[in-house]
Amino acid sequence: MGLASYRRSVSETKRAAILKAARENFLKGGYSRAAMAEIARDADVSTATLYKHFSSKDALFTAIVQDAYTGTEGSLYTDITGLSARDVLRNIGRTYMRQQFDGQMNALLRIVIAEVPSAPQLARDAYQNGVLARYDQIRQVIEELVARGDLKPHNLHDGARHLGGMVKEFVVWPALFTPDFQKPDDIDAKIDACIDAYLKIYGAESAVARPREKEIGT
Amino acid sequence: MGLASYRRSVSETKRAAILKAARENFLKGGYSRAAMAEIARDADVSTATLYKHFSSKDALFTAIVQDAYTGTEGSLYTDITGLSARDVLRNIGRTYMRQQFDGQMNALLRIVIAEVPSAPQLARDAYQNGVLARYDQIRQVIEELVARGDLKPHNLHDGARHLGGMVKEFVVWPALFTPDFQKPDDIDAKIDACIDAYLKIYGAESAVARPREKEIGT
Amino acid sequence: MGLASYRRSVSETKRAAILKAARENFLKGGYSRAAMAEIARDADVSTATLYKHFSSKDALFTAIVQDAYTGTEGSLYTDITGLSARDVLRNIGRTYMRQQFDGQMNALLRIVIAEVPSAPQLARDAYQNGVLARYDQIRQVIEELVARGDLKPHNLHDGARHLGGMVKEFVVWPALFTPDFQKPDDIDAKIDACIDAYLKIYGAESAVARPREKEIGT
Amino acid sequence: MGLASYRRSVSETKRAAILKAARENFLKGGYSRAAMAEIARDADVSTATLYKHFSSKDALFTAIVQDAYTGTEGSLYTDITGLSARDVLRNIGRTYMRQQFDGQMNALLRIVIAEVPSAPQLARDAYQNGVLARYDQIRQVIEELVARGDLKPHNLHDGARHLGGMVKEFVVWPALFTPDFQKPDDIDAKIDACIDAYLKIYGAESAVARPREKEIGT
DNA sequence: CATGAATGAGTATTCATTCAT
DNA sequence: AATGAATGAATACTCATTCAT
Repeated sequence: MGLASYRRSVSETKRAAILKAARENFLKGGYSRAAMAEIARDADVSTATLYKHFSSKDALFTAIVQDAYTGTEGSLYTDITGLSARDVLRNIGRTYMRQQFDGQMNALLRIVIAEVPSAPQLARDAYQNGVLARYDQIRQVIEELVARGDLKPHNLHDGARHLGGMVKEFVVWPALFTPDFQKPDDIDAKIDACIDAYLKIYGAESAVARPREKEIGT
Repeated sequence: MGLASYRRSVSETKRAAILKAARENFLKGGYSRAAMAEIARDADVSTATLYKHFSSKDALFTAIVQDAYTGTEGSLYTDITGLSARDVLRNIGRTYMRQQFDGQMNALLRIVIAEVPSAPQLARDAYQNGVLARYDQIRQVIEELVARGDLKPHNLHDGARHLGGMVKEFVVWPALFTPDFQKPDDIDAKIDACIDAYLKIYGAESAVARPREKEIGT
Repeated sequence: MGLASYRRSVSETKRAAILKAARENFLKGGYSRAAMAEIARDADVSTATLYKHFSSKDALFTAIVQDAYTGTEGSLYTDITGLSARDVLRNIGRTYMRQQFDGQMNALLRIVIAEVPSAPQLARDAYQNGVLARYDQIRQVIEELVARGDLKPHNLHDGARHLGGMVKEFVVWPALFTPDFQKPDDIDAKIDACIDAYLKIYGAESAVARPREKEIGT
Repeated sequence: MGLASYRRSVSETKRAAILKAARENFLKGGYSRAAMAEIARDADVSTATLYKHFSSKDALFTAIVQDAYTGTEGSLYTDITGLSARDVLRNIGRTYMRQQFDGQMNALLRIVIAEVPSAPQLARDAYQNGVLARYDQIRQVIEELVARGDLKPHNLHDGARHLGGMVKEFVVWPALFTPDFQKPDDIDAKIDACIDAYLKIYGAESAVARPREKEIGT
């Protein structure tokens, strides 16, 4: 049993090393340019060991993508107690941005998108578990804000997407087209403007009253 | 003269055939999986002829992408005379969708995004000429709507992106993750909801008054 | 007739242009790297015209090589009247060097040598007409010098090669291994030393007496 | 350990097979005409294995050339004790010829020369290590002969080249132009004549006295 | 269980030569 | 006679995957 568990831990260490090396290689040049031999070398294992852990390049890539959205990145869900609707949404925005930028999620996204024709199921999973799941987390928070009377009742699913769409336009969309895209300096202001816009649409009268016009204005 | 023009016409026929075959092949499996030999075969030319027309795989791909956004004949610009703000925006939305779906622009976008690490300039061009240029067309229309008093004065550039972001969330984003993504049945309603949201944010009081609450609400 | 001769002159102009362009291209990177299409372009003719004049790449190369040694480079033969043996040999040396360096003969030699396995006949011809023929010219001069009593009677053929071998060691041999080899500054002195050595071997007593020891010495 | 040494031995066997096959292929038609695929086939390995051992065609060719002049085990240096100057030089001549003819050095030389424009460094190395290094070995022997009083003091470097130049004229030069050049029957006599000539130039009086005139003469 | 050498099919690109106009 | 577009075979090099040790 001691031996077995030792072996298991060694094996898991190697698995982790492989995943790390693979991730780096895939991010560097996309799926096609990543070479199994180089991944093995970077992970300090033989190619045979690599194939023991992941039966094919495809399987390895899938594992990386799934790791990315089941990773410990945490949920977007936020406790709303004691916070204004605006501050709650700001918190969500901050967390979203962290998730997007810290783990090179944008770069990973590019590769998933690239592989849609050859790995449609993977993309579907990523969309479900990466995109829609996060919208659901936002929806939960919005639901509570509606219940508290901060937001008007509305189609919560679409509402979350309206907010998300606006934010993505500044955070995700340009990142998809730019290698090593960095957070712009004015990104917080841009996100605040999106939140203000969102509150204009869906905020209860009392909640909307507060922000000063100029924050959105010309 | 007869010879020269004959040759030119033959040459242009072949060029078109190559572009068509190349487009199909690139769309089928992305940049890496497209094989120059197969493109040549599909276009009924020899590989040498293919290379006479396009000096490299990269050049061929670039040509296709540039064709895609210069080929999008219609601008998003719309004459606002006699139309309500809502109708103007609806027109823009329809045109946008047509551009996005008719020419497999989404599929092409995937490949451009995929190639960001290895062809950043191409992506930059595509973003400038494909994304930002269209925003500018929208901005012009918005400007006129503001001048006419339909919309409140606001940061037009960001305003256009707020609208665009919301729409893309339903039209473009899921398409990136789905092979052969088709227009959903309720897409017009979704876009209308985005427009309503936009008018809530930026519409002048008189303009916002009109829409019925239920169009946005649950 | 006027027309015919006009045509002939046009044709010969083109032929010359082709030969020139071909020569440059072959010299640049050797036989394999020279491309018929580029030669045609450089000569301002179509590939078809190029093939009208020379039926194949091989034929073109052969023509160039033959041009090189039937070229107007002149013979090594020198009138000995009124000149000492040493001065006669010096003249020959000067001419030899001019031939070798002015026309990029060394570079051409490299290509001929390179193509020995695939064009042995060409190399044989070049050796006969380029190397041995020149030895024969030298032999004639030496014969006259022997007749005049300046040189001892000896195997004239081998004698000429002894002299030639020594000179080549400084002039040709390093040039074969060096791209764009230039005449070294001390080349005249080196050649004089070879001539002195030659006269030591084959000079009649009276002729050898003259040079001062130090010219050969340590 | 057993595994490692087994692998090493297998690997070295393959490496040797590759070198042999490559050598043959390069010698057959020069650098350009040798095809990596055919070399691999001749060596009974896959192209991939070929590339494991030699990272490029260039690297493979370089390895062959370097093998050629480091493989020439015997130096030209000869112990002079108890031998006349003439016999010492004869020994050197014999060794030189063996080196030149046994290993197809002449054929290899052709290819190196051919590749001067595209691989100048290789040619430079070959000249340094193949040509000049041997001259230096000869120079050492000559130095001892001078010290012993067999030869007059002279510029040893040039002296060695005078001798070498004369010999090459008969041994190397025609070989460059002739595929499968074989030692001519009278080659020993030719070399002896060169040595005699050399001793006429640089031999001390006592040493020169001995040879019979007819050996050089007509 | 781990290794890394070996595989062979696959890829972009080039080039001498031909032929319809 | 002259053109230049078209050909198709050839070539160096890569890579996911397997297997003998």
